[in-house]
Amino acid sequence: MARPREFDRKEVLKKATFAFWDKGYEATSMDELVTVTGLNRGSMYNLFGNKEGLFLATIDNYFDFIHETFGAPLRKAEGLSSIREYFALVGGKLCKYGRGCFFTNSAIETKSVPKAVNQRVHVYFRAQHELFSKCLKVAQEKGEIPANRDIQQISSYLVCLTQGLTVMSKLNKQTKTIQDVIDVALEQL
Amino acid sequence: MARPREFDRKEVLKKATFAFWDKGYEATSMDELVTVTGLNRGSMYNLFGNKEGLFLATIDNYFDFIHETFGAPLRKAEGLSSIREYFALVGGKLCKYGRGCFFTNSAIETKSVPKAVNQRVHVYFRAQHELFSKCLKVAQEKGEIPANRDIQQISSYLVCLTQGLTVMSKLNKQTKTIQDVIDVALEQL
DNA sequence: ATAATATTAGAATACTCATTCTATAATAAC
DNA sequence: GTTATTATAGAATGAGTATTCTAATATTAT
Repeated sequence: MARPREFDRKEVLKKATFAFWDKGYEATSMDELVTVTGLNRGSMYNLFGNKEGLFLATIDNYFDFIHETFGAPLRKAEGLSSIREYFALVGGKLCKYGRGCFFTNSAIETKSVPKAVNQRVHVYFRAQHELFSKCLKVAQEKGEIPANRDIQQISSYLVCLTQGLTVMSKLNKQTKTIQDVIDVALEQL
Repeated sequence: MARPREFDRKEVLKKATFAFWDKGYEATSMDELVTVTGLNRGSMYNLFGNKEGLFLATIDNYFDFIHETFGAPLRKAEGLSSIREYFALVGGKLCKYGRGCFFTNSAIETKSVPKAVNQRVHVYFRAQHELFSKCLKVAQEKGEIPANRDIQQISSYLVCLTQGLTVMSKLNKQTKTIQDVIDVALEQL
């Protein structure tokens, strides 16, 4: 039998995710990733194949993180309160970490990023749209929003709002500004 | 006397701007820039110093373009109609070109981009905020929006909306979606 | 202990990058 | 035409890149 691993895949992935999230695909070198993960170069290539494979793994890792953390309130689908809860959560985390959203960053870097990444980014944004729709449908049933409003349209609007917030959080670190925007944006629902 | 230049600085800059706008600072190589501009490598370095200098020049060039094209309706400051006109223009151009906004892209790439660029990005977003404020003030005087509404807050919201739209336009090429979002977003004003 | 396998540290490779250099060609005032 | 200046084409440089390779070390079932 063989010598067991000295590292935890989850931990390695977490560190690599932060690196890519921060600087993007192109600007993050393998040397850097080897350093921040503390992992051996050989083990790195054994585990993930190459830089593209590692990036994909971090994207998947990030998806799971988003799903758990931010998906939770939306999956409850209790109407407008779920949406408000979601944005309170997003606003808080964005200000706290100041890294923006890894998916948004990758959407902007779309031309340099591995092709498979673009697909996942699309899947993510469609999933988010779907979650918003479900919440809005419940809100409509509850009479929280008028029956004649177009749910698909509002969902797109909320997706746009999320993107806008992630970009803003990279520019303006003030919690108040982010909170202001969320307040105005959700006023009309 | 010396041999005159065979190229037009404005034209060169325009081509380089599109290249950087498309792929970002890090992922665009000087070889590529030499090819797309058609300019000689030596002349390139003569004119702009280095890659950073060239990037800065394209950012300035882009600023002028934005100022002329999109600033126009906002500078009229005729109230809500100016803001509506602005977003109609932005929505149209975003869908047409599918490149997003060079400033937004650079804001996301903030860690790899030359330092001076970040300053300019900030200046741009502050200027945009200011233009929105002026329009909203006029709108308030005209009675188009309630007197008790916080103009700074709404301006931040509109900046956020613009950012969100530029990200969305890179993902969803459908004109209808962008138009839908604008409609919902401006409904409440 | 030995054999089989995995991990490790880091050298080696091949390539791309930004930048500089060199030699040649073009221009225009004299 | 000569001279001074600049543009041009592309080779040369040196650093950085992703990836592979090598040799040594560690682990565990036998």
